[in-house]
Amino acid sequence: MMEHFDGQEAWAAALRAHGRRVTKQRLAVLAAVERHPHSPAESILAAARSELPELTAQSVYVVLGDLTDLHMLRRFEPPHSPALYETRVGDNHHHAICISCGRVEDVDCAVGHAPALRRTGTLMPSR
Amino acid sequence: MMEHFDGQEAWAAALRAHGRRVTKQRLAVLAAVERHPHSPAESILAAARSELPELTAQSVYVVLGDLTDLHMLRRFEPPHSPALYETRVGDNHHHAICISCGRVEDVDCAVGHAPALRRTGTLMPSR
DNA sequence: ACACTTATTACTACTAACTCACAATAAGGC
DNA sequence: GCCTTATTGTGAGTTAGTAGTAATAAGTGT
Repeated sequence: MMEHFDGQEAWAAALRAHGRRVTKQRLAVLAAVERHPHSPAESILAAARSELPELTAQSVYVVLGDLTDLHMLRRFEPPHSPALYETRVGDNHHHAICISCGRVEDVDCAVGHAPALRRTGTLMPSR
Repeated sequence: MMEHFDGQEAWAAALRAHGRRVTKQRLAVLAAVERHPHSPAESILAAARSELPELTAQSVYVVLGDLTDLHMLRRFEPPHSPALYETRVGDNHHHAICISCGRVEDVDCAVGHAPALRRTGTLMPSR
């Protein structure tokens, strides 16, 4: 019953810092987004239910919207895809999206670096 | 009963050139998009019904999709907006979208010209 | 001019991805 | 432990479509 303690405390502190109550639903959603970055609300619901089975879809929508407004989560909306969420909010990275399978990959901004586009592999379907 | 004759004949010829049958539904949709560029399917339906009242929404969706596939119409999908359609398909212009009212303005590509961004007015809400 | 074939359109669901209103619950301050 | 009110749950509603099939009519051939 002590797994995820570190992460939970960190998220709880962030919620309190924003004047929000620390609820198991918010912690479950935050943990789920952290475990599955670039996921849509539906997948976040499924992932969060593994640790909080009674969570509802509507709560996930509300929590995701609220935490996004607080900048604790970031939402992005690729065309022809539901909105995706991630916990990485401290920087301004880009997203490379595979046109064939929709997989998303973070691409760091190269501020202060020369852009180094070397071909190290492909971004092709993994499913 | 002879109004729109020129446009109708031109559209009819284009449809035949693509091996499509010339129907009053297609002509009504094409005329509506021409009269109201940058419009969503719902507005196109309303506009087309002024000359063909028995037209249904589903036919408009089918016709718009088919004519878009033929490149007789162009579809573009701004975020948080339904798909918009226009008849201007021969070039590769851009769209400036007002973040406050959603109004869309064509912006020509300046290939072969120096970009000349002079402030001639605003792109603010008209409603 | 008429029949005929099949492209086209209409009608009836059904869907995804949400949003809204309101009742039930529970977190955190006292 | 109680109480206030933020939060969550429940159920219905919305937007912007897609899918499946039946009805219609455009264009071709005679």
